[in-house]
Amino acid sequence: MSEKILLIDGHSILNRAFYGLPDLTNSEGCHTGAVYGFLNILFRILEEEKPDYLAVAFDLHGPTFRHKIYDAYKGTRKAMPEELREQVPLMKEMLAAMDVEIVTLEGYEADDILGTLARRSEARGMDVTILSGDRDLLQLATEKILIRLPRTSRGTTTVEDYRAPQVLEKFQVTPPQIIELKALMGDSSDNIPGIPGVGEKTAAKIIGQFGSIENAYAHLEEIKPNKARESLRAHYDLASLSKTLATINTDSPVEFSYEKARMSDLFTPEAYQLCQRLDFKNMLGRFDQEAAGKNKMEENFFTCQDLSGAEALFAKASSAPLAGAAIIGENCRVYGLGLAIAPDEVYYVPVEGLITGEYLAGKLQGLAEKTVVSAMDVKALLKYAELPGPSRVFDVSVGAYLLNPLKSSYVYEDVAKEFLGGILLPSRETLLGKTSLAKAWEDGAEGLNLLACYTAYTALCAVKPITEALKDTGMWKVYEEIELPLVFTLDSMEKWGIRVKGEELKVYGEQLMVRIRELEQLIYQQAGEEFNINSPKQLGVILFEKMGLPGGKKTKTGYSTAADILEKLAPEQPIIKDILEYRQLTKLKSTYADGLGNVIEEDGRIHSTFNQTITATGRISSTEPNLQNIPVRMELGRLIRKVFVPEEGYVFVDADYSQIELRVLAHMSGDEKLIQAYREAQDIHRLTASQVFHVPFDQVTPLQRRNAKAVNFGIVYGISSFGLSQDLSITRQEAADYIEKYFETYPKIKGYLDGMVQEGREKGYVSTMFGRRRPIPELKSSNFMQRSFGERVAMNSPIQGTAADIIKIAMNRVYGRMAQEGLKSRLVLQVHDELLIETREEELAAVCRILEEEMKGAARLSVELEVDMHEGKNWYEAK
DNA sequence: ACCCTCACG
DNA sequence: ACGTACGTGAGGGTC
Repeated sequence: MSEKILLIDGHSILNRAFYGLPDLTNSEGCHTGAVYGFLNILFRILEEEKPDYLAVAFDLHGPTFRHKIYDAYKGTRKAMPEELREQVPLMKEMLAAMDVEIVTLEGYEADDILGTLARRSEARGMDVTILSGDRDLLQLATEKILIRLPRTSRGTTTVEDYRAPQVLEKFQVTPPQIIELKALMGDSSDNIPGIPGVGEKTAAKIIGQFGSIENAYAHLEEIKPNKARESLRAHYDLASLSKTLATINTDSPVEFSYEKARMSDLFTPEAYQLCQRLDFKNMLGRFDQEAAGKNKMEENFFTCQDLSGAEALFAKASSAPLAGAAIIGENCRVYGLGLAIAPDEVYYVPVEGLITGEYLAGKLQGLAEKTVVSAMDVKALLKYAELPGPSRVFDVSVGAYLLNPLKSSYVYEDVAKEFLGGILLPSRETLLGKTSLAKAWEDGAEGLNLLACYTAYTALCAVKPITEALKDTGMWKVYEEIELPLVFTLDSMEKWGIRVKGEELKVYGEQLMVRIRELEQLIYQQAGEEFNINSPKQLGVILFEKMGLPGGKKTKTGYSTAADILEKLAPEQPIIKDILEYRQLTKLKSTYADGLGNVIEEDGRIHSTFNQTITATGRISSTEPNLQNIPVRMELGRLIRKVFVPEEGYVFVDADYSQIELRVLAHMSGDEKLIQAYREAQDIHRLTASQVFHVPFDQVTPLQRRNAKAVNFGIVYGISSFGLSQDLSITRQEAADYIEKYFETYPKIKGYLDGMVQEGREKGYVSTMFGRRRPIPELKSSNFMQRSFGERVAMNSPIQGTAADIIKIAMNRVYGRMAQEGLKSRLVLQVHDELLIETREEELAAVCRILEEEMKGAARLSVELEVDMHEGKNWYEAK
């Protein structure tokens, strides 16, 4: 079998990767998406090809021989966005780190290098594969030279393969004739002129007929479209020039050593370090741990399997100043404990014999009385061990989240990499694969031991750097006074859960089903056929093609059938009304009636998870199930709230902040007019309307009020005339006028919002009143859309985030007060500006007083924090 | 796995 | 010119 060489068009593949994939940035804000995509394509092709030699060709900056014969030639000098440009040196660095041969040649383009090396290799009897995104390379295809063109769309990369026969089949011309085609058609991106008036079709026809431009010119009179004939007659010189420009040089003086290009192990330590720096997590998985230089850490990991050993361990641990702990367990079952009492003294205590899960949890609890216990995820620990309180623990993931809330997870290997001097620890997946803990436990997997120790080690060692970073960034107070106590508050809410009447939920679902069936039939009748109404694709075909409704393409994949579009399109069409009702009902049925029914636990309650490290702004989120999006706006949906009930002897008290974000804005901007408005008015939107539109307060029309309300919302979201116009179904100009009037009315608001954007640009982040930060890398983007997004985020985040800070403070205080006063009532839900308390009947007055005092008093603003409270025997009534 | 749609603040 | 309001999570469809 002959040897094989893989030749890669560096810039072209990097380009493909850049445009085919979402951009990535690493923790330092470097753009890395294209490099990442390049590597993915590279590894995939290497796996398929298994070449003996590998080289990557790059263009140089200087002019090439093509510029000498044609001034206007663009070729390699195409405009490149900054985000891509900065990745070119990075890409070369990566290839160099992997010992991949990089080939460049002054005065020539990468194409010429590829062509030259391909022909040379072919002459040596090798099989050649060229990987490029550029179709021009097809001119090089032969029986032995394969051109592979990767195309990435929607995240998946497909590769088109061309040898000479495939070129012929696809384009009806031989590979060398590709040059003729291009010379006739021209190429705007390379600025190859071509023949005016000759496009793809005509060019293919001419070359198909005559074989070459020269021959076509020789038979000029036979050329069919008159226009093309005359154009070729007039521009023959141009065609010759174009042909020269389009021809890839296959005999350039490139120096190339096959020995240097011989495939070696790409997974070098240098490449590993670079992947680490660029946050290429998945890529790291490709490297075996040996290449990274296995650390000696595991020599400091010990296993403790008998009771006396465990006793001694906990005794020793309690005299340490700090301990890192990790309970290995899931679904209330404990398999073992990782305990780090010093960086070089890490223990794993598996559950075995006298050492039970309860024993370990109890010991850990006792340990926290004596020393500070640090964990990656304290709330997870609290599910097993009742730790004494915030002052006795450190939560690494919460700290890491505050330092960068944009990350998607805060697992130990990421934290170790970021805060422990770039060390690389094996991830849970590396240690255990995709198996569950239960399975690993059954199999007696060694990975559990290591998982426990690495987690505990990181929990211990990350305390110092994270504490320092929090202090350096002014976020220590947010951490210590808001987030850390909140861990306990949220844990309590999760443990209590909320009682849900499963039977009633079922009945509700069945009632929905009756109407859903009716609507189904109605819709099928009007459509004239049965189809899947839930499929936007099928629905689009029915509405816009079969029934001929007017409606342009709106989404990437086809017609938009979103409710607001359909409503604007044909509100009077009966089928539209039926579809919208159908959608509403199926949503209620699947997500709420069925969805909630499936997660009621044996105690008759739903225990949602409140996540503290998800949102970019500082809000909490709720999952499995999400209890922060239970319907309320539409009556039919709102009825679901009747199944959320307190236990016997209790009632619900629901307390929500009235327009907290707008009040925060009034305070933070210091706009006297808005502050004054809040001091006077119950109805802020009406007052806004009155001031903005210069009409007396009691003469504000409903439309004016509605508009003012939309502007108020828009301001908080980071106003744009487009967004407001969409919301109000008005023109952009009208929306812009509203905004202008608003800013005239409240002059400091504009200054404040502009100031936030400015600050974001200068510092790279914006902050809440309490110092919580949100980084905004998008503000530096050269892409208009991304930058605009960054600007809106800069305006919105301090407001949304400050409101989040305030209610978190209130939650902690309410939770603390209820415990302190020995109440049986408990906080069960938080919905961003609302708290729900399951209140012991006789404690009603006390709870209302606590809510009022602690929610209003959570922050001192220049406007009052107003709280609305309602009581009821279910959530529907209490709202 | 990703998109669309839609529920909430 | 670009083509969107800010922040979430879940379910169903599609590939």
